[in-house]
Amino acid sequence: MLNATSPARSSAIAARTMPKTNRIGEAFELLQAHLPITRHLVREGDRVYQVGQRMDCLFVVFSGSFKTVNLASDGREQVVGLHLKGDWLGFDGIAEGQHACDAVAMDVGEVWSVQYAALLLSCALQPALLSLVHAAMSREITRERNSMMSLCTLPANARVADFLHGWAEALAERGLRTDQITLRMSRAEIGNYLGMTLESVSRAMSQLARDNVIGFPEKGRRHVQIPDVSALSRFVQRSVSLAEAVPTLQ
Amino acid sequence: MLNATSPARSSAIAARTMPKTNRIGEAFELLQAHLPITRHLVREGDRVYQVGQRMDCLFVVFSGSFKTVNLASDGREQVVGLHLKGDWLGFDGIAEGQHACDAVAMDVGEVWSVQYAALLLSCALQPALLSLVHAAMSREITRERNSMMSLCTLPANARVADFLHGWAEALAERGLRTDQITLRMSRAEIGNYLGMTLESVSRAMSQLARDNVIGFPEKGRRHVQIPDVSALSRFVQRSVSLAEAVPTLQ
DNA sequence: CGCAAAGTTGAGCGTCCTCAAGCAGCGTGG
DNA sequence: CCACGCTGCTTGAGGACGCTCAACTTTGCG
Repeated sequence: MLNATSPARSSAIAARTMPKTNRIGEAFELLQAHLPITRHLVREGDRVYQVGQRMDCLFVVFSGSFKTVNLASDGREQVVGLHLKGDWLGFDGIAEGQHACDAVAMDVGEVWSVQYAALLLSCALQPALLSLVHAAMSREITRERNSMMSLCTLPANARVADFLHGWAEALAERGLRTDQITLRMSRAEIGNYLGMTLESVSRAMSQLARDNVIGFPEKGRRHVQIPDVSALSRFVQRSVSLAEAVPTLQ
Repeated sequence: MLNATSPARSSAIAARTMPKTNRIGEAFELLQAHLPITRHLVREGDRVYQVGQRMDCLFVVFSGSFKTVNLASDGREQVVGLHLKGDWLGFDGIAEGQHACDAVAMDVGEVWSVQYAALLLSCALQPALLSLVHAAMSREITRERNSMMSLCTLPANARVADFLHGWAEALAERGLRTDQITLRMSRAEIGNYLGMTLESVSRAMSQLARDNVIGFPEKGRRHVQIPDVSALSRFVQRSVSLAEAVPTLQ
């Protein structure tokens, strides 16, 4: 009954099987229908929240791109996540009641904030809302695991290829074009995220360009042309089988 | 009112400030009080669930230790998480409705399974239960981020030290002794988890033993003596500042 | 007791990091 | 308008850390 009258009629099951672009759109409708949300415009460098800050709100990316940055007590700093439209920010703060990382805008954009307390109350009344939040957390966990896997099993060149592939896929899920993407991160940030130096990132991208897996159409080296996204997967694939080829020859 | 009569009276706030050992104990009471749970005994190598399998249940570790293993389509395999008493298994499966990794027992132990559908219903009625689940997911996200950070910013020796430190801390949180721990993983598994070879793990542990940060009291090299857990942190610390020392001299 | 599996250790090598130099894009100011 | 400096990117040379391969030792189990 509640489902039938709500603007987003999708149950958890339906959400699973429908195109992801729709899923994200309906998520915003669902939020707007059942919660008091506040919209915040941000510019590059703006901090959505900082480590140690009290976790009162969760945030949902409406537009733009964001990074989450972990800070160790010894000063080590690491980009641990990238977030686009539909992604949530702040889950890390739930357990301890305060944020465990910084969330920083990499671009102009908009985030919606929702009071966590209010969200919990609404979730109790709105199963679809609860499913939405759980799915977002679940996706976050899965994505981080895939990042770990990339870090642990791929050589530097393939890691960059996998990164670009992931970014293109994320854009595709949101109905954006993937043949021509603009990186909002410097080589140093990409390297930090991928566990390598900025020089290695640069060399990897030069290599990918030499192999015609990507291209640099304009002057700015942050504009990357990806004629065929699957070519990036194949590049990763090749690196893996190449590494395994030597042992099997023995 | 409901809270007052439930066996676990802890609100989310209270759970945050109380000792973690209690927190875990009360979590099981809360589960048992409000949900139909099934207890499963497992032995080493038993699979709690497998990738691709339908996600009907979530699982909570009651005893023993478990690993989650990611499988890529190209055959790459990677241990992406370790789980002890109180940890949940299966969050990765919520978004897509099917499990995204394998969960494998590394030891004799016990897991409790709960129907995810039933859990959702109970969460709507029991705020404390909802908080419990969210806190567990949040902790999972935070832990994985810390793993990523370790992978990206630490050299091999320090990564092993950090791994042992994390394991000891996890035991301490559960009220277990940390001066004498038994690794339930082979060097190869540890290496896979930490993104290095089994030889490098072996060398790192030998190095730690040479520095008297750990010891091997018995014959079996899986029994590790940790006279002072903070010495492991200090070893990590030293590796970080050592790496930074050279650049600052320039 | 003997075999298989796991762990240790060493030597050589490759990938990636460090350091350095040069280049490209871009805003500022003479 | 272009010189100027600044920041970010690229490329190269050399070196170090960790991987590969191999031999050996230890442990656990039938």
